[in-house]
Amino acid sequence: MAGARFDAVIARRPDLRAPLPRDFVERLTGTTVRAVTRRAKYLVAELSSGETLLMHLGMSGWFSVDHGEPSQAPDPHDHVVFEMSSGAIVTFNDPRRFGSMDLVAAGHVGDHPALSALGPEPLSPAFDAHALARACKKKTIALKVALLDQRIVAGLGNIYASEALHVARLSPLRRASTIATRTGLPRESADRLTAAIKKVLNEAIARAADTTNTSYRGARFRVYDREGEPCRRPRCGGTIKRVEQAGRSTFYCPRCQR
DNA sequence: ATTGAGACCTGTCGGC
DNA sequence: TGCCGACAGGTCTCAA
Repeated sequence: MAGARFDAVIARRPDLRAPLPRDFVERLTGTTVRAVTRRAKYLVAELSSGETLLMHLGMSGWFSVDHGEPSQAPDPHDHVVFEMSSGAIVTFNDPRRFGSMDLVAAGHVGDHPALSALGPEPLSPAFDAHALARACKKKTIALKVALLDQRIVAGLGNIYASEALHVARLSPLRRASTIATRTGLPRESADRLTAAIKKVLNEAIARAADTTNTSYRGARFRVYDREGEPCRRPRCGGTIKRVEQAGRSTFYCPRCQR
């Protein structure tokens, strides 16, 4: 999409998680995409009109890209179609409709409610043990629940929260504040957790870049979705357990994660 | 202010 | 084979 113009925009089904913004089609058509970036789990397309297109895939959303003609007949879950001047036809498909799209006026992207309270990007230098410890210092919630709080660290999801805690050998059940001293300085556990988050995300990105393995289900997770199976940590011998926290599944090894 | 519970919507899978 | 409940990768709102 970067560098291409919206020749046509088709909003087949405007009732996504939030309704598409007013005049969605008119505001996009004819404008050019300057650049596509990302913030947390939001895709951010900067437009020549000055506006910014914010997109979220929710749980089940994805984009397909066809050139010339769509390869398939329209699916009932093809909600938005972008016909670009490059010839690319970009289709947003989302069965559950937890995804969203919004348009933000120039200079107000940072004020958007979805972005304004986000914490640091986990792969940025700003996200270090000091930042994590400070953010968790007064938190009575479980450590895993804190990792899913996008104000503490932006963009970590349910799978990689569990994965990072396993790498860091930390129990998802401990209180978040236990990785910081009373004064909010990082304990060794905060160092391990920060490094583990960066590690699992970098690995996942490298895997996703491998087009021979596009499905997350094809991934070989350390703990996620492995209830009852043996811990992969060498010589641990533990068995992966599943618990529910804040309505989400958490997987961990009670033997090596403390 | 922080926390937990429930809501949003549809598809898939396992058990009976 | 068919039905039914449980569960799914993420926010967002509401009430305590």
